[in-house]
Amino acid sequence: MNKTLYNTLIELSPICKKDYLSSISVDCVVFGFYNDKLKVLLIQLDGLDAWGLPGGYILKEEDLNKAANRILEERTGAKDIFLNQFKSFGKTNRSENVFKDCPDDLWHKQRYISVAFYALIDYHKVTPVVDKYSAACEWKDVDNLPDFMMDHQTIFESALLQLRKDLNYKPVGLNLLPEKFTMPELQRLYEAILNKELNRGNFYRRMKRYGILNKLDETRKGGAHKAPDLYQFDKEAYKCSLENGLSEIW
Amino acid sequence: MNKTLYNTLIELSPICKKDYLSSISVDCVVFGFYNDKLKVLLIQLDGLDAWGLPGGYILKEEDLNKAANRILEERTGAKDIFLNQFKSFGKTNRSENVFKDCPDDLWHKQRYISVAFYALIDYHKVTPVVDKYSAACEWKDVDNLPDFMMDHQTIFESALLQLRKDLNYKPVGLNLLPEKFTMPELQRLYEAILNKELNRGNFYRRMKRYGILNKLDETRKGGAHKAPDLYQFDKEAYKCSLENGLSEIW
DNA sequence: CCAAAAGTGTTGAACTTACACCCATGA
DNA sequence: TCATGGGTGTAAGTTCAACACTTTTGG
Repeated sequence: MNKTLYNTLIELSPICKKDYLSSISVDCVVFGFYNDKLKVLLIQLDGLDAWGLPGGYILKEEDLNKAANRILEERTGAKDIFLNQFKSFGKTNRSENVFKDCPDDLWHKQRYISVAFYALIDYHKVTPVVDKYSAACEWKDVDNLPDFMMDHQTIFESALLQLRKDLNYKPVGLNLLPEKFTMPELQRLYEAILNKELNRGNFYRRMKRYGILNKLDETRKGGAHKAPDLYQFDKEAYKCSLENGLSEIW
Repeated sequence: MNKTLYNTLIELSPICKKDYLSSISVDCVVFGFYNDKLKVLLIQLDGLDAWGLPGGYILKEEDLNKAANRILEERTGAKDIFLNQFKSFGKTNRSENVFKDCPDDLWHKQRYISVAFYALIDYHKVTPVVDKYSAACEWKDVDNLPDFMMDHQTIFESALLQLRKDLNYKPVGLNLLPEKFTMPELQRLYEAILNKELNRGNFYRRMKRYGILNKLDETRKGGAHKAPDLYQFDKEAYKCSLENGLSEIW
């Protein structure tokens, strides 16, 4: 840890102690989609090599979900992000050595239970914000990730697994794709999330069966080949299938 | 609130403050199965009408999962319970008026973020324990529940929904049924969880296809009709399907 | 016209659903 | 023996994976 971060921590510690709930934090795994790649928004603390998930603390009079939204808005500039709380992490040793050189009464050095959210957000609507603690805030490819600090690798992997599981019964795409998109683009999003190739014909049929897509009278011109049809999500049907699920067995 | 509970709270407050993490609690939705009914273990605080979920706090040097296990063991006498952390609850107003007559610095009156677990446990292995705070600890039918305190109704419903969702890709039964059981018994467990009737033949085939059952050379004698075959779970296959899931779409 | 990608059709296997049928048992 | 519940069979419809075929586009 370098001196800048150390001084920032010492300076902010009493303020945090006053404003925030102790022992509890929020971490966000922010997914985006760009250039056929699934991305995740990571930050780098000043003077540390390892990267971490954007996170923060909960104000003493603030709802948990509100806190997650606020933290993400501060970090991305985007409002009303799709957020899904998926698990809390509370091993005693999870923060390990990051603050080992700091005084024991430093706010940030205490033990935290972290409530983790994953977020789906349009890559183009995000302006990564570098805050007081951090030296960088960048999108990273999920298949080419840097070293993580603390247990953030575990949290990230848990988020990706949860997202993949959610694909089984929730629609995904409204928050990750632009307004208009083609079937092949949607398919590549699914392939990026699942990290495996899907059969084109079967994917088309399944998506159509879900009934959440409106085919537009336009095609995506400009490619070197046949112009694919453009689609939009049917907002109502999408919302309905988000709430009621796409395929239950029982 | 009656005087007994009030005095207990005042007495325990400083001890809690010393031993536990502040602002964070654990609540458990404990499911059991008895007499073809899905049950949930509830407690009643001394002098209150409404019922609540068994819960507790996290020791300052205790892992989150350990805490949940400890809390349940204290309450049920059972060890190594199947626990599934499914969500955390953190609305600012969630504890509402329960402690409104108590001093503001009472440990129990502070605002909590509660990490909720659901537990599946053999009804016969539980001995409900009434602790210092509570007047009662009893199994209740999930289709005939009393009034809940705080947001525990929400937490309970969320747990049941999660359990139903988990039925889609996890086996259930090892923790809720006795060692040996019949197909109709297993089916009635599923029906109790889902609160809907299932087709017998199709249920049989699905369970067999999962490959987690061993058919025994015994039948359940004593009923008024044809003696049904007895089954056991194949522990290895069960564990494997718990980890890898039973049916993924993609 | 050609290559390549988009869109659609086909086919057999697997699974679901909804029944029907037979079997075993105690009353 | 008979009512009842347990176990299995079957036929129609649906979904699936895999693959082939047709269409559309820019070069």
